[in-house]
Amino acid sequence: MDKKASTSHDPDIRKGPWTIEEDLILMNYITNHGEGVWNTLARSAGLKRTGKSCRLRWLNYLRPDVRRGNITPEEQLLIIELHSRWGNRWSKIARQLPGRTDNEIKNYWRTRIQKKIKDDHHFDYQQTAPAFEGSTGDQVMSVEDSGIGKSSPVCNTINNDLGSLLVGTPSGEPNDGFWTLEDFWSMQMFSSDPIN
DNA sequence: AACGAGTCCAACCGCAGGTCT
DNA sequence: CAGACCTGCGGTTGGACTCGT
Repeated sequence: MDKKASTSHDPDIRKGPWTIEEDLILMNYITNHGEGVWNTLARSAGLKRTGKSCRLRWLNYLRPDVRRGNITPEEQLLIIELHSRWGNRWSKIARQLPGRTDNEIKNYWRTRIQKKIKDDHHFDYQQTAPAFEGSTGDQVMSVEDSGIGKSSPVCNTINNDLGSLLVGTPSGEPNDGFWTLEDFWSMQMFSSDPIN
């Protein structure tokens, strides 16, 4: 149903990583005009990007309230809990975690938690909750159905492992030496129109 | 020091559903 | 009502980075 929407083969449309210049143009445009129809916004801002790409960049990276990295133990538990309840409804889960994006949670789940579960699977998982692996297949299982999130062996395993998962990822760690979006947004505080 | 394997994340793609004309 | 267009979602992937040998 994208029909001919934003997925264009137009050679004028840029793809791939965003440059700082593009980020600044997009941020500045939205700061001054607000969000709107993304395709129009992309054109009006003079960006050679699809509206879709602009939206994604804004929501996942540029938005001032977006929090990046350092998933806290509380957030981690919440993700596990909500995933056990809702399955791969990443955007729904993300809404329960202020400042987190669905993309970040999805990545986090796939790279950390899912791997951890898989590892555990080799030992005691199979006997305790064989159905849990269906989570990747959108098998939405309620907490009550699965027993996860209360005192199930699976949840205990996960909870016990949280300590080891979290070792080396202390929360609240500063972004050492990197230019961050907070810097940009604090700059915006002092200058209402830094570009134009 | 070099290189291959593994990990992580930003960004893309295709699809579904909603809204507008 | 039908078709065009837009947004949002979930899955996937390319490539940068890290780590082990």
